[in-house]
Amino acid sequence: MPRGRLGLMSENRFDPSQADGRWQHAWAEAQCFEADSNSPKPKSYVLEMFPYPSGRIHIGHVRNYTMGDVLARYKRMQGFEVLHPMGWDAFGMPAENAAMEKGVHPGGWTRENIANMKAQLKRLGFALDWSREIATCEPDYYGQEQALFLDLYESGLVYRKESAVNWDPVDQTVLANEQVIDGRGWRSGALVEKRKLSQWFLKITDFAQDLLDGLDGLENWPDKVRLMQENWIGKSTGLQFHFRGSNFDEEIEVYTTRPDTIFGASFVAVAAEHPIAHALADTDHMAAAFIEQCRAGGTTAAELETAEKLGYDTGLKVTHPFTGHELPVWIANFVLMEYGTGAIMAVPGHDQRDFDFATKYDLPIPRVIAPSEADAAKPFANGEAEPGDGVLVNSDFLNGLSIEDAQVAVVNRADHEGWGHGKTVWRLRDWGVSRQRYWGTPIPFIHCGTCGVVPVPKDQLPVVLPEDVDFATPGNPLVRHPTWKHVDCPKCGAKAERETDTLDTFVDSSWYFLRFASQPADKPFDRDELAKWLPVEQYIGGIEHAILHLLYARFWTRALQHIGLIDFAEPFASLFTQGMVTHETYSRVDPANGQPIYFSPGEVDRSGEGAVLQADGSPVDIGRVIKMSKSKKNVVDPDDIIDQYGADAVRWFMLSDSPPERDLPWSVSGIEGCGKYVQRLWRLFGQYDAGAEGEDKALDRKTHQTIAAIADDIEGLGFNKAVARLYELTSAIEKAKPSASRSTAIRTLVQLVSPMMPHLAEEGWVAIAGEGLVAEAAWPEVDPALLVEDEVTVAVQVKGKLRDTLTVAKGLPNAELEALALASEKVQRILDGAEVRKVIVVPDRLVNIVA
RNA sequence: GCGGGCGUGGCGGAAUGGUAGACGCCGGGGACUUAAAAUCCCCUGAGCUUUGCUCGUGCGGGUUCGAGUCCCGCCGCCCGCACCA
Repeated sequence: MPRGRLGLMSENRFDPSQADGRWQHAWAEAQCFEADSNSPKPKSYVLEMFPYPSGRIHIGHVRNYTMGDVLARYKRMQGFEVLHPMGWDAFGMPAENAAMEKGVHPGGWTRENIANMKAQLKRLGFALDWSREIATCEPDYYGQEQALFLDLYESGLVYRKESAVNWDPVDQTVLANEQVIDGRGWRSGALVEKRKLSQWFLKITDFAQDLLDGLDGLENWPDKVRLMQENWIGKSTGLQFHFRGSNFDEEIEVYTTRPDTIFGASFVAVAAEHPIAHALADTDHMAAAFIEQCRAGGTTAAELETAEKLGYDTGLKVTHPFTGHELPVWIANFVLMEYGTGAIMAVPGHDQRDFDFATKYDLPIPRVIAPSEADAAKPFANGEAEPGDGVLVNSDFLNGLSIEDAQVAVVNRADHEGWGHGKTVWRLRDWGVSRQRYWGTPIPFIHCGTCGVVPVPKDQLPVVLPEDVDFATPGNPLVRHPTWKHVDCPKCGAKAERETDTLDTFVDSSWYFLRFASQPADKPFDRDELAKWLPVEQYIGGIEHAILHLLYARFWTRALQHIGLIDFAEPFASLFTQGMVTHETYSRVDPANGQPIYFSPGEVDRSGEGAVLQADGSPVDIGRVIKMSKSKKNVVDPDDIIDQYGADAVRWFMLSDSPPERDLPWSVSGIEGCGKYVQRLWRLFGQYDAGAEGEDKALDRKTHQTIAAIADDIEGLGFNKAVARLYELTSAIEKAKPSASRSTAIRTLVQLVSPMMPHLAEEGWVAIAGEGLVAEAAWPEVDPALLVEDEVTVAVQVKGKLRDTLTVAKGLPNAELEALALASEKVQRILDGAEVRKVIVVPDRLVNIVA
């Protein structure tokens, strides 16, 4: 094999410890990845969800960012001006926890983490525009966020109301729901109290319909995410009406989505938290005990679904608006105070929960829907309600109507007679953004004794978080800071106090993608600059953000459009949610407490049948293959594997084998295989011979087919398929004899792998004497003429079973194909003289002979 | 309970209704080497009476000339959830 120009490739092996850093430096020097918004090229905005700076990059980040990087580099090669930025979701509780545990400052801790993680990302060679880096904890970011918050306040989308929080009386702090474990503070173990505080809210419910409608247009979002958002928004339409008390002087307001079944109502049920239940509890200690029992029950959906339906008969009666019959009022554990009115009309015949309840307490179960009017007396089968379709029966003026028509009729009648009205109910509630925390964006308001709540004038922004705080004493450091909160009222000049709540960090991540595209010093963004880049062409991140982050970002974008600051409603044109990186776990049960003790893969020998702890040679239990997490010790550290195999092998592994939306099981043999492939390519690049002559048509075809296929694969984010094709092309080139075609193929291969293995590709680019950096080279051109084969292999089937294959010229007429197939020796033997009844010919694909 | 997704070799996975198992990993055999590593070549779904044949994509049916792919009914696993009236 003739040796090509070796250039830097003087070693026998590709040495990532030398090459990676050298090329990373070269890219930075050339500023290749800095996005120019004034470029005449078409724009492409590729974004991965920015990380929380916890201290170390996680392997899941590596997978996420590698996918985005391949797309960003590919787009650049295709002639786009690419915006591919990175930043830090830098506010949040872990920094405060670290401050309390280790006595460090949240700011110092966060900034140190950012520095470490940035270095880790750089080691992976990501094509990121670091000139646009953002950290949400810096005043130049959150100050602009404060300005936007004030704009939304002025437009009426921000308001205050009383709302309950989880209060930890020992730590003197408000807890997030996930910090409350079995009713106790996660750190202090103290019983958590509910406290009412005046808090800030954003009117996301104003946009409920719009957010729901917008989902239809998001065709390039996963259906799963759209469905999750739809369910979260939770629109339902129905009838709200009241029952008049017949033995008490009050009305009970109920909401139903099935007004058609109103004649089937046999009782009314109210939530344990309903005012009527509370009022009753004052005089009826049995009722009080029942309410207490409901409160103690489980809270998860699965628990509630399987929990027994329980109720308490209040003795109160109401009058049915149509029949005039008396219906009993029960307190029921399955009715929620937070939804609708906290009271329902129960229709046991056509709702399973009502059915279970009625059966238990021996309440009537009338039928008002039946397959036909003749089935009006049909009994219910073995304990099952019939929520499905049918016609109305036993329902007076509704008899014979469809469910839809009956609903309209009942709503109209209620409206007309004034005892009810049609109503749309949403599950979505307004977004509470107040956090009683230090490490977040200060909410830019001032509380004045005479003027009330006054916005901080924009020229006094940013309201900077003080850095001189202590965490030695419990409680919010902002509240007890000696000077920070004391200010003069901007309106009247009297002594006043700053708001000490900070914003939910989901606010920070609701507009960072805008700030990446445009970051002027004097305003949040420039609208014309945004128009050049937004919406994000491809957004990539974890499925765990399917609802909150993605819904809040959609809302925030709409809200900014609503107040006239931007010109688009949807922030992310395409969304992709990638799978997790997984590994099996190794553990033993600790005899002392019955809890598992986990061991890291490095401590375990897995070469034999089971798994053995190297330290003592005794077996450990092999657990399921699950997401890598520190607590289960089934982790690999990106830095370690980059040290061992180099950035390109790690990137290659992240793209190989598993489809990107599925989980990727980590394996040592897998990463070793990737490392070998890197070296194999290196050797192949070294074989480049600029002077080789002659044409290899078959190889030319393979090369061009691969260029086209990989472009399709990358655009569809099918990285695992692209990887398989690159292996195929590599093998084909290795097997080919020297020729000009082969040299071209090697050159093409360098370009094709460059989005995935950029460091190796730069070395290869030098080896083939490519001009400039391959990072700035163009994607190879495809010759359409070479995409088609001139010979095809045709399957020959007899009665659908493969019996032979034929290699024929492409486009051979059906009749000739049929004749060739029938002439096949193997076919004749199988047919064994049987009469051919039918022949199906699919041109260039197959012939099926039916005998 | 409800909603969504997924079941293909020892493993990860390919496959517009048209040659099931591409590609990678593991494993086996061979070449090179004093030896090893590295590398290269070959084999590698199961079974059988092995010039070939039969079976085979979770299970049972169906549609079709032809089904991993479409339809119906099950089973199993995973994810999400809010008893939403």
